[in-house]
Amino acid sequence: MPTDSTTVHSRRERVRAATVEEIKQTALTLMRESGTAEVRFTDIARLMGITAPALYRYFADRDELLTALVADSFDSLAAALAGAQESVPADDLGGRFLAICSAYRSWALGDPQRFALIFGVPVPSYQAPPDGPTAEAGQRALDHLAALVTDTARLGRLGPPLVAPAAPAVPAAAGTLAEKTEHCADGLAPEIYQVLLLTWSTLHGFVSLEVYGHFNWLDATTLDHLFTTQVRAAALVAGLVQPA
Amino acid sequence: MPTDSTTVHSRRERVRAATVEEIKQTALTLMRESGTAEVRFTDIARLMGITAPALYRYFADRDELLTALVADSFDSLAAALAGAQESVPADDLGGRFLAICSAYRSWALGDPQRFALIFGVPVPSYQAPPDGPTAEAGQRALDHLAALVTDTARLGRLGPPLVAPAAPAVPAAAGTLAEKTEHCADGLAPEIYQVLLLTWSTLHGFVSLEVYGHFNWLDATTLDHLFTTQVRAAALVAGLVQPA
DNA sequence: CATGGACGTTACGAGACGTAACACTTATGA
DNA sequence: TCATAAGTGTTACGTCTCGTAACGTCCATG
Repeated sequence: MPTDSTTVHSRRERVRAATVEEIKQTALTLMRESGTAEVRFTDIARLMGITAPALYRYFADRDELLTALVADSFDSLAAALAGAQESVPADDLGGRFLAICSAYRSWALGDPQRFALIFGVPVPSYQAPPDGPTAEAGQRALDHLAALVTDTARLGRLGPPLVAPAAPAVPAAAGTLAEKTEHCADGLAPEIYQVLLLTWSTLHGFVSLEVYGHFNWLDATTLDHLFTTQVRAAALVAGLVQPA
Repeated sequence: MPTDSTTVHSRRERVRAATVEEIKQTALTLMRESGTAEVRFTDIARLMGITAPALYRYFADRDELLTALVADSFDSLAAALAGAQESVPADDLGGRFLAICSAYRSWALGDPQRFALIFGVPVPSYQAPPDGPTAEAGQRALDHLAALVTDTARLGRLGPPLVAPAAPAVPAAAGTLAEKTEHCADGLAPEIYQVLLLTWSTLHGFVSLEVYGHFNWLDATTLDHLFTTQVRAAALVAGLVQPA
């Protein structure tokens, strides 16, 4: 007999949650095997040993399931980035940066379909809810990088970016960045936020091309070195590390 | 009465080519309206005033149509990059670089669905032919950037990259790059080819995130400035321009 | 004018989504 | 203890799309 309805779940709720989890895991399995589009209710049900209409007791339609998968993927990415940082001393900023970038890459390469689910074109006729959990979860994944940049600035080790900040003569732009800043944990300065974005896009560019196979003609060793170079370049441009 | 079967096409062939073109254009229209996945033979046929099975006289199946669209998109991107360069003096290397990058971005923003078609996860259950025209067309689009880097090196204006080339101690990696080099027009040195790839991925990262809406919370002016900054940073890192 | 090929049509089967109606299980409460 | 209600799963069904098959129709060629 459950006593607390908020923290303790009834048996029914636990079973239901387990079923939801099984559905999502089965969908992920199918996605990894056959691509993002091959998430068929029919197949999920068959793998689970039930019939397709039963799934509609848990997800209103295909979009709702995909939305859940996207949200979970953001969580997974955020967890991967967080875990990578924990294995590096907090004051080793260069190491933390490399760890974050490597974790981003490893996560993407280890689960390309989920990467595509998050950062690619959504999926056949799937439109992500504009203000749903998706957008917020994306911010969360990015916040790890933001935290690193903030720490670097706090420790006084953030050098001037090699390229002058954009839009110095246009206060409106800075204002816009400042708005976003408030949403961020500790009120990053616009310049720092810009550094963060450019770093992210540099990192993302390499990983994205690699994941989608546009570097397939290079061998793994070469790719590793190229990635390291790209990360070092990004850190240098951002002022996260000092030129040698 | 057609005389030359290689250059002159019969009336039938011309009509057929026009129909093929109309099918592709209609598919693109649908794709731009409703997303990459909404390319239904039924809808294409309805818009064209014919019935769906008629389309199978021109494309064996959905994949074949999509492959054609991908190939055309690469052509379009390559043409956009080529056109951008023509409007800039050949010896204005910085200008050419900015022009290429801007064209890349403009092309992507002007037709996000085609960008996704090329660089995203292919499409519902669509697997690009491994050695089909797709891969080669991708190289062609990239060759414009390669030509620029080559020209810069020829004119002796390619400074040393700000970040040491990757894998200096691993000849195998350089060998791999050298292999690819032979495929390229003029035998780029491995270092130069690396610069090209890193530049491309930096450019692609920003554009990709922007196209897929991950920068939606920034206004257009801010984005323009950020893009310029990103491009300048890439050029600097690559050694395409000298530090001030 | 007869023939063959290209083009388009209707008819059809397979498969996936999503709904409706029904049956079984489980928790709750008089 | 037993009746009721909610939750879960099933079968049956309608709709849509893909892709094939079989059948006309038009036009170019001899």
